[in-house]
Amino acid sequence: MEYYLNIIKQNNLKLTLRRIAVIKLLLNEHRLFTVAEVRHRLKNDFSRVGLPTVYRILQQFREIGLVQTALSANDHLRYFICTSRKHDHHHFICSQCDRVYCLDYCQQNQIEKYIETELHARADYHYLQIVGLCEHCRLPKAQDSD
Amino acid sequence: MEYYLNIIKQNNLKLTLRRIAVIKLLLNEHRLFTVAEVRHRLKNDFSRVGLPTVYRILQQFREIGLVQTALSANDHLRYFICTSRKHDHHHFICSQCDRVYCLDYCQQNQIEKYIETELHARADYHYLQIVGLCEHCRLPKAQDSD
DNA sequence: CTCTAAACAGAAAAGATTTTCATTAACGGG
DNA sequence: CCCGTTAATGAAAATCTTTTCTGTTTAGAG
Repeated sequence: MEYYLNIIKQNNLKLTLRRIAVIKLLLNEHRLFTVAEVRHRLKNDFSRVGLPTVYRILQQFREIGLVQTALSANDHLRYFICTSRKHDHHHFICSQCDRVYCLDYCQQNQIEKYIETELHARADYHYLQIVGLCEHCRLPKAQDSD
Repeated sequence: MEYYLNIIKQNNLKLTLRRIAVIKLLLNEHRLFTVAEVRHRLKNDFSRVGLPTVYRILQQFREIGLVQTALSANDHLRYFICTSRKHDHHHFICSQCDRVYCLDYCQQNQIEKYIETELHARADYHYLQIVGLCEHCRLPKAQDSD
């Protein structure tokens, strides 16, 4: 938590109550959130939360690398927080519960070679998103009956 | 060209003049287009082209796999046509000219193993987008002076 | 070629996202 | 702790995207 608040300060953004609440929410559940969901949750804590504010906070957080975005199946943008402190890494997203898991898997070197050989081009970076069923959703749990 | 028109028919969509014009445009330049760009180009051929029509055509084409989408740096959705006839494949995008190149590179098997081992989860599919400088943009050409 | 059914296209309206601007909150220096 | 500076916020407006609805076009049968 402290770590994330420091990132905010280091980027010359103020530690406002709404920003802190957004971080708390995303940290509490490592899953994809729509803008509307985030706002809905914030309404529990604040009498007034403008939708533009939520859009702005999420976009700013994305610009400073604090949160990331992923497209859902219908091309709608959703936000999540990264717990990995590596600058560049990829994610696994569960298609059932929307939870996000950070990965160490990265093939940048291989990709650079492939692009150089096949296209005579230069690969600067790549974006990889893996979708499937996470451990929780994969195993039907007999004790859970909801 | 015939190939793409057949896909449209096979998906019970009619071959309208506007749809054909969109296919022609995207085939002519294998690069990313915004909705507004596509509409602007269509205005050359048609006196009236509603923006909703352009949105609809591009989304329908995406649903039947005829075109694909990619996010630009500022998270805006853009469309391009795939020349590869493989069902699942990935793309290289030039950050300078927005050209798109289809790739054969795919690590699905490796990824499945990695996700199984590390997360005890199941990887169903993945999305990979590689960004860099293509052959044209990488080599400064002395003869081109614009 | 004409007719018919089904789907398309444009206009207008609705919904979502972003910008503008006046007020309010954060934070460093007294 | 209080004040001044600077940035953040919400409301309203602007812009972008999607839906609804109705007249038009396509495609296939005759």
